[in-house]
Amino acid sequence: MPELPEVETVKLGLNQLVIGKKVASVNFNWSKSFPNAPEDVRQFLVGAQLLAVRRRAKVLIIELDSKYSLLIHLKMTGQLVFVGTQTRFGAGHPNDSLIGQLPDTSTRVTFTFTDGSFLYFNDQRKFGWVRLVPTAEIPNIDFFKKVGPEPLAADFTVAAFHQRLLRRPGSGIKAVLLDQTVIAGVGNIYADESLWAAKIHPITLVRSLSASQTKTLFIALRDVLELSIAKGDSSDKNYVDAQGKKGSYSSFAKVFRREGQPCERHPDTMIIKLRVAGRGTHICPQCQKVVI
DNA sequence: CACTTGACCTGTCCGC
DNA sequence: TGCGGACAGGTCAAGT
Repeated sequence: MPELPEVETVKLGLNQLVIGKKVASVNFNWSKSFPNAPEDVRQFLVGAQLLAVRRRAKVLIIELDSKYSLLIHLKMTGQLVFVGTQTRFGAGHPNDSLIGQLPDTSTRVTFTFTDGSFLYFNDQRKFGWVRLVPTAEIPNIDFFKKVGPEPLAADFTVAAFHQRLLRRPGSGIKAVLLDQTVIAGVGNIYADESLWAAKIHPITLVRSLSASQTKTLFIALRDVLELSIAKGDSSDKNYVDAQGKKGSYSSFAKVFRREGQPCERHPDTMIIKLRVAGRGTHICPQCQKVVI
C-alpha cells in the first residue's frame, strides 16, 4: 500500500495540519490496530501535545511532549486523515467535504484534539497499526535496528546502494528491492517502475547485475520516488493523503497496473503481468529480458 | 543459512 | 443476481 512517497506525503501534510495540537481523547475499536494498554494511553497520550511528524522507511513517527511517540504503519490500506471544523476553516477548505464523512466502517482509531478537530486512522484490512512507545526507545526497536538506509538520503550513493544489494547476491533483484533490511521504503509499485526504467528483468540475480545496470537502477529508483513525492504522492485505490485527497502518480506509472497496454518505449509490445517474489509484477517483455 | 510461503483481514472484481 | 475464488501497495513467522 502506501510506500515511501505516500508515507512521506502524509508526513508533509500532517506537519501542516496537526503540529501543536493537544490530544483530548482517543477511541479505538480494534485492539490489534492500537495494542497499547489503556492506562498508557491515558498517561502518555491523552493531554499530550504533538511536536513533530517524521518518517523512517514506511513508518510515521509522531513525537509527543510526553517523552512518548506514536508509531504508525499504514500497511496495505491504512489512511491518516485530518478533519478540521467548519468554523476553523470556513467554506471552501478542502476538508469541509470530509466533515460528517468520518468516522466510517474502516475507522480503527479516532484522535480528538482539544480544538475540536480530528485525526482518523482508517484501515479496511486491519493490517496497519498505531503504537505508543517511549521516544528514547525507538532506536532500540527491532525494525529500526534492521531497516536499511533511506534511498533519498543525500549521503546515499551508488556505491552504498550496490553494497546493500550485495547482502543478497543470490536473490532476484525485485525481491531484494522489496527487502526493507536492504533499502527502506520501496514497495511493489516503485520496484516495478524502477526496474522498467532501468530495463532490468525483476528475476535478474543481484550478482549478475553489471556496474552500469546497478547505477542505472539507482538513478531510476530515486527518480521514481522523487517524482511521486513531487506529484503529491501517488497511488491507487485506498491511498489518500492527510487531507483525504487521492494521488495522481498512477497516471505517471509506466508499467504498474498497465498490463495489456503498450510499452512507452515499444508501442508494439504490451505490458504483461507475472508473479515474482510472490507479488504481482509488471514488465515490458521487450525492454526487460531475462538474464540470469 | 537463504529463500519462499502462509498468515494476518476485508472488499472488489471476474467468471460461471 | 448470486457465489466461489483470486487478488490487493506490507511484513512477520514458519516452512523447505
